[in-house]
Order: sequence, then C-alpha cells, then structure tokens
Amino acid sequence: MEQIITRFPPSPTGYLHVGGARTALFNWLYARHTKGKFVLRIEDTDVARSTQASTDAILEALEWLGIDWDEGPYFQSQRSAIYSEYIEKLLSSGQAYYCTCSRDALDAMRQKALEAGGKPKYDGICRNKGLSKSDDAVVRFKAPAAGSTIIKDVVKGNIVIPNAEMDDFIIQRSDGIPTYNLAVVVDDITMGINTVIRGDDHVNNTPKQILLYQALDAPLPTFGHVPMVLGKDRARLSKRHGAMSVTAYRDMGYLPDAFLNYLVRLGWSYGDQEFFTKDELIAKFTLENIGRSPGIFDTDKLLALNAEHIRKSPPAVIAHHLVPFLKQSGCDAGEDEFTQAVIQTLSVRSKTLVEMADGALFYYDGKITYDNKAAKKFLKPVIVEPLNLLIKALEASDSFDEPSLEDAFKTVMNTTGMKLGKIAQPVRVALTGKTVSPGIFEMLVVLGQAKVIARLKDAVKFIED
RNA sequence: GGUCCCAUCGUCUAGCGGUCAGGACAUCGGCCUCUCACGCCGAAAACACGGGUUCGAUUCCCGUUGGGAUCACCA
Repeated sequence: MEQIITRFPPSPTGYLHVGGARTALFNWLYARHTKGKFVLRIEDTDVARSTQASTDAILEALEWLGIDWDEGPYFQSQRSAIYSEYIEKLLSSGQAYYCTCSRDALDAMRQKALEAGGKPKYDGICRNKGLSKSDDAVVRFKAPAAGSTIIKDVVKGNIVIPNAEMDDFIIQRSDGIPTYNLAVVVDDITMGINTVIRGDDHVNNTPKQILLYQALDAPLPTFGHVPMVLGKDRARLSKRHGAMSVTAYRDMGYLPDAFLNYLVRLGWSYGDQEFFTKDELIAKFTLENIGRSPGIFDTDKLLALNAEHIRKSPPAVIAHHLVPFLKQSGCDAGEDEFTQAVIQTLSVRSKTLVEMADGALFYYDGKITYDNKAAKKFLKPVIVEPLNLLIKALEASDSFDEPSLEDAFKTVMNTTGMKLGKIAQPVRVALTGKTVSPGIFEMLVVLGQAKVIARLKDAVKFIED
C-alpha cells in the first residue's frame, strides 16, 4: 500500500487552539500509526491577518504537545509561483475565467437573491465574456451548475452535495493571491497529501476542492471530517468557554500527554480504554474508530486524566515538566534525584503540576513559615515533650529509612502514651507549616535527617517563645 | 432561509438485530487511614419522539423534533 501522507495546515492568525490541536493530533497519530509522513504547512495567504507571532506560537504549542513533523513548515506566502502555474492551467483549459464584477455589484447581487428568498451566489455574468487579465480582475472557477458532487468520507460515509450549491467561486483575488480553496488543493497535490483529516466545518468546501482536483486531473485524497469540539452550552468552542489556547493548558499545569489523551478520546474510542500513553495511541489509533457526533469539552475529565498521568508517569518525566513551575516559585530545583524523590511523595495527590509545585515548596525551603491556624491548633506546649523525645530518638538513629523512623515514633508513642495521629499532625506542621502533606514517614525520608531535626527544633523553639 | 452533518446516563463513550444497555469523569454513600490524596466497595443516572422493516429493534429505513456547521476577493 501507498505510504500515508497527512498534514496540518493552520493559518497563523492566532494561537493554536483546542480544536486545531485535535485535528493536528488525529493527522499526526494516523501518520505515525501507518509509518507515513506528517506535513506542516502554514496557510498565510491572508496577509492582513497573518502574523509571525502566531506562527511562532503555533510551533511552540505543537512542540510542547510532542507533535513533530516530517516536512515543513511550508509557507503558502512563499509558493505563489506554483499557484500561478496551476491557475494558468485552469485558465488556458477554459475551466476558469477572469471576472471584473465589483464588490458592490456582488453585494447587491447577494442582497437581491436573499430578498427573493434564494441562495446568494454569483450569477456567472462574466463567465462567457472572454475577459482578459486586468488590475481589478479576479479569477473564477467554472463550477458545474447541475449534478452533484460526492464526498467519500471515512468518518461520515458518503456525503452528497448538489452542485447547485456552489457558484463560480473565486480562485485568485484581484491582488493576485490565490484563495484558500485553490491554494489548499494545489498544495495537497504537490505535497503528495493523500489523507485529509480536518474539522467538520470544512465539509462545505470539500466539494469545491474535489471539483478542482478533477479539473486539474489529480487523484483525490481520502477525506475524513471530524466533528467539532463544543463548549458546555453546546455551541462551538470559543473563548467565552474558557481557555482555548493549548499553551494555556501547559501553564495551568497539564502534562502534554494527558492533554493529548483527553483530546483524542473526545471523538475517538478504543473499546472501554480511557488511559493511553502516547505510544499506545500511536499503536492503536485508526480512522475507523473516530466518532460522528460532536463532543463537549469537559475540563473535569481532562483534570482527572491529568491526575492519572501524573500518577503513572516516571518521576523523571514529571521532573522535566515540573521544574519550570518550581523555578517560577523562586526555588532552585533541578531535575535531579532529590526532585524525583519529592515527586514520588506528591504524585498521588496532585491533579496539576501547579498543585504539585505548590505542595513541593516546603521541601526546598530553608525556614518554614507556619500557617497561622495550623500553628495555633497543633504547635502547643503539650507537644514540646513528645517533640523533644522524637528529636532525641532521631538523633540517636544511625539510619533514616521508613522502618527506623517508625521505630523512633513508636518509642515516643510508648513513653508518652500518645497515638500516632496526635504526634503526626504537630510534626507535619513543624516540617511543612501546613496540616496537609505527603505521608509522614515518606516525607521524613526525602527531607533527610538534618533538615528534619532542624525543623523540629525550630518548632520547639517557636512554641516556647 | 438553502445545503450538509449529528442524536445512548449531566459529560466522554462501548454497542455494529436477541445484552440485567457496559466502562470512564462528575455526583452521592461506605471502607481504608498519620493529614490530604490514592485505592477499594456500593448507589443514582441514558437508548429524543413517531412511523415502518423484522419473530424481535438502541442497532436498519423514513419522518418529526432538537442541536451543530456552512453559505466572503477569511481560512
């Protein structure tokens, strides 16, 4: 079988948003699954709205997601010679023509059609005028007025669109720049793209593109239109539903693999399986399992999945993503063994990296500042004696692993008659400043003998003052 | 409005003619427990409606309703 070549063609008019990321992911996964190629193409024919900053932002987001490309990025703005060549082909074969209708005339035409209850389309008035090139002329494609065009869609099945729906659409603007439909088709032909997975919102111009393929005598790619992502109110996902930008999720402390996992499950399934590593996705992703109905973006589920990925990822991987957050909080952390040990105590109780970083700070702090309420409740004179006993026991101990720590605590429990719970909370506050933290013993081990004893002594002093 | 798409628990979904309609998130109970989590056990929760086809429809067909998309010298 022929090698699968897919593509992702964002237009650089903003950041990479959730919906775009999902179609990029589907194309990327399919290419990786089939050992094919994934091409990145920047569709910047809209000069007025395209910016370099947007391009950079999109590339940055893709890199964070781990979606890499085999070819590109190509820029449509640099390919005008190719488009001209193809437009010329269409012109000389009589499948396209120049049109000099003014925008005002066109607007009036639409207005009139609308009032008459019809569809606002171009009436083809210049079609047989045999106009030649001029400054204000656009190039239109001669679309068939009758019959219908059929899309063989791998996710939706056959879609039949009456050709009457299409008018002689513009393929080259008066400034010489090709329009979207023409540029896409020429690019896909010349780049060898044979699989086009894109959003549902494109089904309506797919027949136009099919007509162009046929006029250009080029083989049709496989089309697949995936349903849109909706917001909570069932309307198409937009800014008012919250974060749209992929990198915003990075900044909120999501793991890229968790985000990918969520995105792919929104509209694709593999039996009952919910959790996927990236490699599993590559191994299991196929077009047949893409759903046909639109899905609502659910941040609760994304959060739950993120928590699961945090729990199941190797500490070294988490460390890589966590360290920037730690540094942002002003702590000098590296992706070292200490940080990884810290992560192991925190991963089961962190839903995001932001949360994890927050819970990790006390490990790195020099001096602990006590939460007021916590100190008031647990750092009281009655606990001074047990704390001193504990300090003694810990100083006497020459190993500092969990069993020996448990022994130390038992000694204190036996001599004071206190239960573990009564001792653990004050110790927790002494070590972390808070009433919530990882388990006492695992935390002590990571913190180490010196820090633990110092902090306990600080606490005793704090109470006595 | 024309055209196109879609329709299973609140949400994501499994199901591909015969199932007690399954799983996950969220919700609500309980267990575990040094805090918080994790984990475990349990509860509640769905086939939009109406016609067909069939011995039998969640499943196939048609219609209704509802939702979405799109109708530019934007992509």
